[in-house]
Amino acid sequence: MLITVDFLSDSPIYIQIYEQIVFGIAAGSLCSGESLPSVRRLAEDIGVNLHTVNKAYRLLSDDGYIRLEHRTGAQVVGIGLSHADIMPYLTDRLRLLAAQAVVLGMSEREFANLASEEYRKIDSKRTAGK
Amino acid sequence: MLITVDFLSDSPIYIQIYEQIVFGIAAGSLCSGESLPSVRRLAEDIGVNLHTVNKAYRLLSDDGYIRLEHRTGAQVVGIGLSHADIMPYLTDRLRLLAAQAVVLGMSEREFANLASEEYRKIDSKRTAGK
DNA sequence: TCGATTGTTATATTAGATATATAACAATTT
DNA sequence: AAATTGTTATATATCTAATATAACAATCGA
Repeated sequence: MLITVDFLSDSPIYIQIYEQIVFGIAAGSLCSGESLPSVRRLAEDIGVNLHTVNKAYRLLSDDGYIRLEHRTGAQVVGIGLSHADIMPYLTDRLRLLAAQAVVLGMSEREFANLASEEYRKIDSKRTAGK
Repeated sequence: MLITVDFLSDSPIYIQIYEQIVFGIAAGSLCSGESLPSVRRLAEDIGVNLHTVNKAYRLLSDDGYIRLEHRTGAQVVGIGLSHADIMPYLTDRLRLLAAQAVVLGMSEREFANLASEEYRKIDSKRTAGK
């Protein structure tokens, strides 16, 4: 899976890497058990420091998206197999977006539909076997 | 409306202020046209620097939640009256949450219901006239 | 008109986060 | 044993977050 970084972006590089890998797993570009590049390899590929990739991997590991082991490297945990409890975080972030939607003038239905739509866009990629 | 800050939180103080005011508007604690405390007043009330509040207010203004004027101060714009285009941001953030929901093993329905639920929790407060 | 209050801008300082650079360590597979 | 992996340790530079003072600029009200 191709990973790219925008050095001019407001969001930190390790966050960009983190999010792209989450998207990769959700979209089926990264399958359960699949190995990610080593921190050194990915760092060189995208032109950043080893520690920046390491920080992203550690965060992914803390959130249950990947497992980290010596020599074996980083491996994707897979859909529905994580034991990390990120629901509180997800709910909290969704709460802010809901508030913003309210202020924006969106209806409950419109907001739920937007959520469904974004879910389906990602999920259909995996279902298609990409 | 009471605003509090957690100095030990990971999220910056100006973001905490920003989010609480967005929630306040969405929940009806802050009504259209209502005045917010001056930057100096709020800064003193919650024990932070004037510039920290100012940063929050400027961000709220950029995102269309409030209007800033000399002497008059900061005034709430109100539901559905903003001209700022924050939909791209909202969609982008919702996309990440959708991806995380997919990896978590949630169904499309479950994710949409969670979105609806969070929307309703906030919206019902305003509807109740709080 | 004058004065007070408002947001705004400017400058400086401190602390923390982000990212880099090197180096070494520790675990594990081959 | 050797190589590859994540991990830890230092050090450095840059940027953000937050504070502290001070002054400026707009505007409302007396």
